Amino acid sequence: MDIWFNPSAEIEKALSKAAAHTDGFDHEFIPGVRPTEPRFGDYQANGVLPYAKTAKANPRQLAEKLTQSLSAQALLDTAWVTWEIAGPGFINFRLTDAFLGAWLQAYGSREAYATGAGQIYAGKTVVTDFSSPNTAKQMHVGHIRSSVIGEALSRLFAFCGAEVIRDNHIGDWGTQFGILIYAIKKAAYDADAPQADPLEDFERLYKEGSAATKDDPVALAAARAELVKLQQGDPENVALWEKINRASNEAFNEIYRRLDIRFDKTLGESFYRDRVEAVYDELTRAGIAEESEGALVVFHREHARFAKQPFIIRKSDGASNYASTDLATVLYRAETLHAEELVYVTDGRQQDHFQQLFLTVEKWFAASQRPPIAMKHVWFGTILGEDGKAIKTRSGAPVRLKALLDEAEERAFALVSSKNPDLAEAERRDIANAVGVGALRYADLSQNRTNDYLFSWEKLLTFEGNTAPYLLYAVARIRSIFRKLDLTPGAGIADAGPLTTESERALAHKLIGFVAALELTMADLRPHMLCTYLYELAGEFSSFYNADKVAVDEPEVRAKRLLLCHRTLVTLETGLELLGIRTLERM
RNA sequence: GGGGGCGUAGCUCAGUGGAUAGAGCAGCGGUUUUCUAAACCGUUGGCCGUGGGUUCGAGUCCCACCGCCCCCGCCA
Repeated sequence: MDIWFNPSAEIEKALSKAAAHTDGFDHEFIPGVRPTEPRFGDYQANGVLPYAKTAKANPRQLAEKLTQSLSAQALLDTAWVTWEIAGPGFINFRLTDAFLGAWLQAYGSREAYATGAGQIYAGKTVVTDFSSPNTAKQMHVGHIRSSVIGEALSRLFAFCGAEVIRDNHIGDWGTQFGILIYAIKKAAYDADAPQADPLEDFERLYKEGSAATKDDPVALAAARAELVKLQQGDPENVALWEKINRASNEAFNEIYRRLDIRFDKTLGESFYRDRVEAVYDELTRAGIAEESEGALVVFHREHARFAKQPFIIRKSDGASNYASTDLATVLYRAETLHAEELVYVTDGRQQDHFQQLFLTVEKWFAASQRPPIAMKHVWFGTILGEDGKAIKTRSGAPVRLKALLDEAEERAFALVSSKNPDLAEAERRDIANAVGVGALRYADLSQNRTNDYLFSWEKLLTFEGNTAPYLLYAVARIRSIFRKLDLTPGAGIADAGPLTTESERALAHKLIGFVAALELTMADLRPHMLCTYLYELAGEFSSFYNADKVAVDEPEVRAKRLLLCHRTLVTLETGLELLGIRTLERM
């Protein structure tokens, strides 16, 4: 018999089977197996309690009958798992040392984990829509959560068996171009000349243009005229627009390179500019969209709020907006990319927009007899500064992502240099990169995404508690053990003896928890659940590391502890890779 | 006015309707001739905003209220 990959699921199945052959149970019974606190074992089944209520039976007696049936039918091998009834009618399950040892031997690689996890999203095509900066502007702190969470979720989906298409839906077709082109021409700015930082120039020019058009109707008309020319395909303006986008994309790509973020598609709003007319037609003909105050809008009569709050899909001046392009984008992703699920990673302020978008698409696809498409809005809160308000620079400007990354690396470099001055500078730079960028990223991912969170360099880089450096340090220490023993990680584990110490057992139990942590993370698309697990795992490892020496003489003890070290390493490295965090040999 | 989110230890945050609510920091006290002390161990600290309700069981679900943040017709 193969060792179960997911004991929780196996126990659930066994209990269901047992119930099917036990008096007093029917098919309504749900075992309700879930991980539990170590003092109760590995898993608890809660399902008997609510079931007893509806069946008007004594829960403890029901639990007795169920566990007797489990034993009588030999549905669970007691060499692997033991159980007992506790409290009012819980059934607690504890994995045996024999099972833990066998599981650790059986599942010891990223591939093994991926095989087990690959069931969750097997074969599904998922489009992830994240980052989405606007061209002609630099990326700022407001883009970090979408970028980092989106990248992590993309990796998680792929790990769980999905075909993932990452799409950067950049804002490259907004009304900002009228003002910007106007300002560029007015300042006689040479967009062809090599510039140190063209985006810096564009931002400055945009501000100038914005100021110039604010109270001057003539200038405003001129700016609008530039926008119209651009939209009508005027060669000069189109060329300028392309230059702006090229410079922007180069800057974006540099940020993505530093963050190890990649995209399969970068289809900005401009890509859909010729695809919105069809959307207007279809929605109008289907009676979903209607004219209102000169605009084309969608009301959802059955909805308490959206019956009156319109979803504006075409502005009264005839121009498209982000609702128009988002609708066209859904269609493209469904029909051309064959997506079955769309995942949008944006800030929480856009919740209304996405609810309206989803409702509209549902009706639209139903009316046009297209297969329905699953859509999820993965939203997140605001990053707050030390004053408790949305983070800004001292002058009130948005914090640039580039500056944030630079500072993270600088601070990490200073720290590495003070902790480990003997390392060569090149290595300290490399460590600073992994630690600094990893810490920045982990600070974001480890928070429940739906909450605002307080940004603090102190907290980020104190390297204590639930931080990337703590996890990276655990990885480095494991690698160091193998290095000192002149073994490649994974070697020297064949003769592993039985678990004996409490810290060995605690670590082994925790290692199996990876499966449940992954399921929990995917259920709500909340990466912080994986972070919490990895932190707890690193904590168990640190306790084990301090309590039990690995490099001992007894071959069985040494092999067993090397096995624990290696599985911890694999789990931490797999988890951190899914979060987009690079690990280190030493730090 | 309508809607969303949040309120848990001094601070920052976890907590799937389940058992005695957890972690890190800060505070106090320890651990190193031993594989990286960026570590580990111990300890102090709670009317889970308030009041009702549902439930065998509520920090978690429902209702009301208080406080803070955000959104609500042509920005994204």
